[in-house]
Amino acid sequence: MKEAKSDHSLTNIYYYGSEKILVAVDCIIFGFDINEEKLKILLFKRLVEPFAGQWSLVGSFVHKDEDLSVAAHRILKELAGLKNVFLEQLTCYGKVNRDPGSRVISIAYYSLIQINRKLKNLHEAQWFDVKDMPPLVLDHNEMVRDAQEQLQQNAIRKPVGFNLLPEYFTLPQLLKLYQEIYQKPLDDRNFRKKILSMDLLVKSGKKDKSSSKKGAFLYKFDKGRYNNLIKKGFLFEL
Amino acid sequence: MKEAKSDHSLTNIYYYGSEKILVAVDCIIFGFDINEEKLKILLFKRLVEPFAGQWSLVGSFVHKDEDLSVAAHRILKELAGLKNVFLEQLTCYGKVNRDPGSRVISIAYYSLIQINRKLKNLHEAQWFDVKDMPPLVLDHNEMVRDAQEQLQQNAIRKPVGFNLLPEYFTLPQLLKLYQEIYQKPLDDRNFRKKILSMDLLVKSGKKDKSSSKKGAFLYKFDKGRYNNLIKKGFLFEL
DNA sequence: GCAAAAGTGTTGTCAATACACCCATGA
DNA sequence: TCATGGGTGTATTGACAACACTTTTGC
Repeated sequence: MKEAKSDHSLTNIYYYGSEKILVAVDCIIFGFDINEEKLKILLFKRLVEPFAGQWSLVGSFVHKDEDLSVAAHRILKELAGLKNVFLEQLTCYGKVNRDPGSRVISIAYYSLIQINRKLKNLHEAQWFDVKDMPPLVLDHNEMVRDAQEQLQQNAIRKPVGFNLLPEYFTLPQLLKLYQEIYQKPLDDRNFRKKILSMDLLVKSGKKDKSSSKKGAFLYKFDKGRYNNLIKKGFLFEL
Repeated sequence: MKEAKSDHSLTNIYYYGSEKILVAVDCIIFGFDINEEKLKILLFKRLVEPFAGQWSLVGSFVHKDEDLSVAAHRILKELAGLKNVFLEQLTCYGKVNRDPGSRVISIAYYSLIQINRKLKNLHEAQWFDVKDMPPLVLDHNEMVRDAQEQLQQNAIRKPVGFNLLPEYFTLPQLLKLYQEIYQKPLDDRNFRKKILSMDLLVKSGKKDKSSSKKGAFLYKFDKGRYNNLIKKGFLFEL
């Protein structure tokens, strides 16, 4: 029991006498496919029994000497080759029998990435449309539902959506992204008015002509300006 | 290792070979003091080292054969004598060194109760104004801050506030509660208009004269009506 | 009769919605 | 020249905020 770091030896019976549990972190990875205009989730083939070979979120057990958030970042890096990604805790799932393999409590994190980032291990991973998900192992379908809900709630009040787009993006792309997140159509004129009035987007002179002959201007989210506005009491809302 | 319930013995190395961690649940207990018109939190004297005797949230380790939410309810029942309370998961706290006694990850829950409910063990527990909290052990102050924030967010969209009031309450009491939750003054005429227009409160003929000579009408939250409205797409918002 | 809290309506302002046409360009 | 997606402005509506006086009753 080498994790005994405290010198309160008498009452450490309190800690020693208690039952330890396997703790896992599972990650819901969202991506936005600009071409297909679809919000997607990255799923992996589970490697271990029970349910080996079935679709699953990516996850791992938390090490004894590892922060929870560090574990989440490690999973994304080691298993998907992702560094420096947006990552936020969702919820902890703790039913006794949620994993038939053993008692495991799992903390779900969700991350937002640009879908065209290079991923490693892609032979065992695949993007799925959020509206067309296969059955997943354990309670992972529930986690995905909860993550989608949280993403919707979050996108209203925080500029998290930009994590799903490349640095430069067009307003039609941004509109389509938000329509996918909210799963409902939005009026394009009102959407433009609102987002531009916030003064958070910097217009580059360049156009993206990949999806029209006229081409659409490329914009960039100005994070510095956002942080300044926040300090002054500004409230983002979309 | 008697928790081996699976028959996938080969790959259970995956589970057996991994490191187990102590898992705790800590509860933030909110109450509303109608007389003082203050939102309060119930704190306890910590019984074990390190930090024995200091103010703390109430908590306990999760047993191997116990759902997370069951553990939270057990804590409230065994340590505070509370049954059938509103309880919701907050967040999981998982820094390696958050507890000097051992590596412990803790899932925080918050609960809303009527402050005049009888509590057991009150010799070691005490209500504190949320605006005047003592230093707490470990990261419990952080938990309380997060819980307050979540309560605010939650109270906007869900009728959770009623859990803090007795079955029958007056509109001035409800107003004062919301002012405490949001920590800002609200216009009483607009507040009445809004809450009454939702058609969720049932007016009893009776008055509460404890705080004025004229007396204020007692109302009751109609949960059945609320559930019906929700099914029809109604959105609560205060 | 007065102090103290409960209850009640109207108006102005701003933000969200709904809606239809012209523009630029490549093929 | 035409088909395609990009870009723009206005009128209406509804929600929220601001605001002051009357009522009831115990003392």
